[in-house]
Amino acid sequence: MARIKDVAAQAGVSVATVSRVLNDNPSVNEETRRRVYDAMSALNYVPNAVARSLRTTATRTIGLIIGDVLNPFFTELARSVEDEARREGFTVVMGNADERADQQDHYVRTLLEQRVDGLLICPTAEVTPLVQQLAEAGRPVVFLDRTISGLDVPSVRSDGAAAIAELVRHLREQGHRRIALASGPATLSTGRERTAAFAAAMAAEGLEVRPEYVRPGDFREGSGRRITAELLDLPEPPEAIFFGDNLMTLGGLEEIQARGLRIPADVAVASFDDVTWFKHTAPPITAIAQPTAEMGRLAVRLVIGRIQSGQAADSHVLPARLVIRRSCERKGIME
Amino acid sequence: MARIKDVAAQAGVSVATVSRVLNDNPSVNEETRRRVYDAMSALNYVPNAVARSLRTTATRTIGLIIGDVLNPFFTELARSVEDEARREGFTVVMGNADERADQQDHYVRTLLEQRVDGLLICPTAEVTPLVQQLAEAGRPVVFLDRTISGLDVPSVRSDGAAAIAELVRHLREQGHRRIALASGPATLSTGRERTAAFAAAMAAEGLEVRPEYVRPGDFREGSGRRITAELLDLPEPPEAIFFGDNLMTLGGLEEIQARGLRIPADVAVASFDDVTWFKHTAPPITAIAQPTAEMGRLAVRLVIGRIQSGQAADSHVLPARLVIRRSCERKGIME
DNA sequence: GCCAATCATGTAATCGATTTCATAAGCTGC
DNA sequence: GCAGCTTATGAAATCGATTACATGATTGGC
Repeated sequence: MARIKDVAAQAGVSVATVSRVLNDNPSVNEETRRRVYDAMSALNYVPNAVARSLRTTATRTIGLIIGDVLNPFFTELARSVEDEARREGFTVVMGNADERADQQDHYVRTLLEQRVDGLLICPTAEVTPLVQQLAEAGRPVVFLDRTISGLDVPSVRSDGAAAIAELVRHLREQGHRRIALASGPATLSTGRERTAAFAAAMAAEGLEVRPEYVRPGDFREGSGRRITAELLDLPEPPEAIFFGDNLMTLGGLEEIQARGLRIPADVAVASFDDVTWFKHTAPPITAIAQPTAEMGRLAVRLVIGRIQSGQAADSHVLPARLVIRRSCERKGIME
Repeated sequence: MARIKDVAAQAGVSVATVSRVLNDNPSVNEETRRRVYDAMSALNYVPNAVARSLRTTATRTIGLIIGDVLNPFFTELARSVEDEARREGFTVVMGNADERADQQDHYVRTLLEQRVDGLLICPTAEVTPLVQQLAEAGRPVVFLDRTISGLDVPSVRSDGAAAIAELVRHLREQGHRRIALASGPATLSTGRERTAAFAAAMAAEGLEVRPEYVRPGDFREGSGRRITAELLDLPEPPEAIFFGDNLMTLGGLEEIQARGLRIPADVAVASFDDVTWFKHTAPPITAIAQPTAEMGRLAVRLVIGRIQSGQAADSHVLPARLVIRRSCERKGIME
């Protein structure tokens, strides 16, 4: 491929001048600038970002590590991150942790080697030494969706407590008393927060949280299905199941359908995370929607802010909201 | 951040030796190697891939440009591409064309600047000058899911013709005669192929393809909804609608539901692309499943083969298969 | 006891850009 | 007619790695 040197030769100028043209430096004669542009297109010149980054120590790239590419929540998040980054002239390099701490760390390492200017992480595990080291080195990192307590890293996440309270009230109003939670893992902040909010909401509504009704999963389809099976096998199964994320809900639907049970006549279902197709299930599913677009945008602004100013950023918590559909309707009304 | 020079100083050796250790060169004394490793971890040294790539002119990175991140088909594809690339020690940088040729070209350019070793493209438009130039320069490019005719670029895609023939037969057997197609855009190879296969299948079953029943969309939700509305507003609306991809199906469901119609009693529905949630809709949707995992894996093998051997690769076509569910069942049987 | 081979390591050029500093040319004003 | 200024350009150092080549030490064969 053509190098800046070739362009310079072709245009009859020095590499310095070509570089000035590339960087829109005003002190280049119009006629010269034109000659350089001509030379560039004649040679199909594509500037080498690798060389440029080596010299400038900036890559105009931010790394994004998400929990799971197959989870539409993260996909939407990635999309908004990308859009916003692009608007600011940054490229996003995405890594899929697949909910595994080792794979997350693999990507952190790779992205560091590639010298991304900043890092957006949806942290997968409690802490890993690598992430801790990053935080302590004060590098431009922002946590997204999830936090790790004890680390001084700004984060952007959503708060589902109010929506969960509303959901539990809705369930009680619809006549449900025995409500189960297929929660996320206690190792993730989102798992813990949703579980705590659920317990608080149940207490507020004067409902009992039976220990056997609260079961931790891993935010993936398989655990949703397993937990649903366990719950339905209980001597006294719950009347409603609240799932900790959309993939666990998917697993739950699978199991409920396999057993030939009906929603909400036999079990009511609600989900944390709202995804497009919840409108089209039989019946449409009541869910808690997170402001994903807003979260992604904000996170990008924070890292870029840190990259450019070097100053620490604040954490942000955006409210989630309940979307009531028909999967929790009063028992008996559907038949 | 620590550089190789710092590690060398700390370990009391030259940078050449540190570089040898980094690259597992066997001609380094065991004791020296240990000292270098100690120095690296003492300094939290992370090798600079930017500098390395500049010198070696290889980035061990492949670029992937997909049609739309919000489309689960592409998401699954991306996932398998990523997995396979990682297995081969490559990093994937993904760009979202958002079904727009200009945005696709933006990413092609960015990825070229970043000097990716190879490029996997799900081409969005018929041809753009940039893509043509790439192909002619003989760079390691592989088209995925879609092709561009006239360019000598190997591709990996799936062939839905047999599955579409099977689908049309199934529809006829279920008593449907007036079958409509909400197709993809004629600018995409997948759009054209599916439309042609549909026409052929209809002919084979002795069914008439009414011109007003074949309407091109853009593989996105909105066009699926619009086309469905247009079809249902026809004086004689179709008995069944076959959608060109999963997002258009989503839009169609939206419209059908908004009108309070029932599937398949009022309209039967089938989709190209199978996605997880089609099992859970009311009713579950008959769809044509593409071998996404296989496609992604194969495409990665092809580019990497081209990168390493420099030889041209062959194109591959993998068969799609029909998954019959209940959205096309015999008219009247559902009531 | 010396030459050749082997092993371990170092020196310095190099990749392709950016950027500092120097300089040549052309003006202006007195 | 020249000091002083502006404008346009070039020469060369630099970023952090890799690697060809050189070198010094050790060993073994005869």
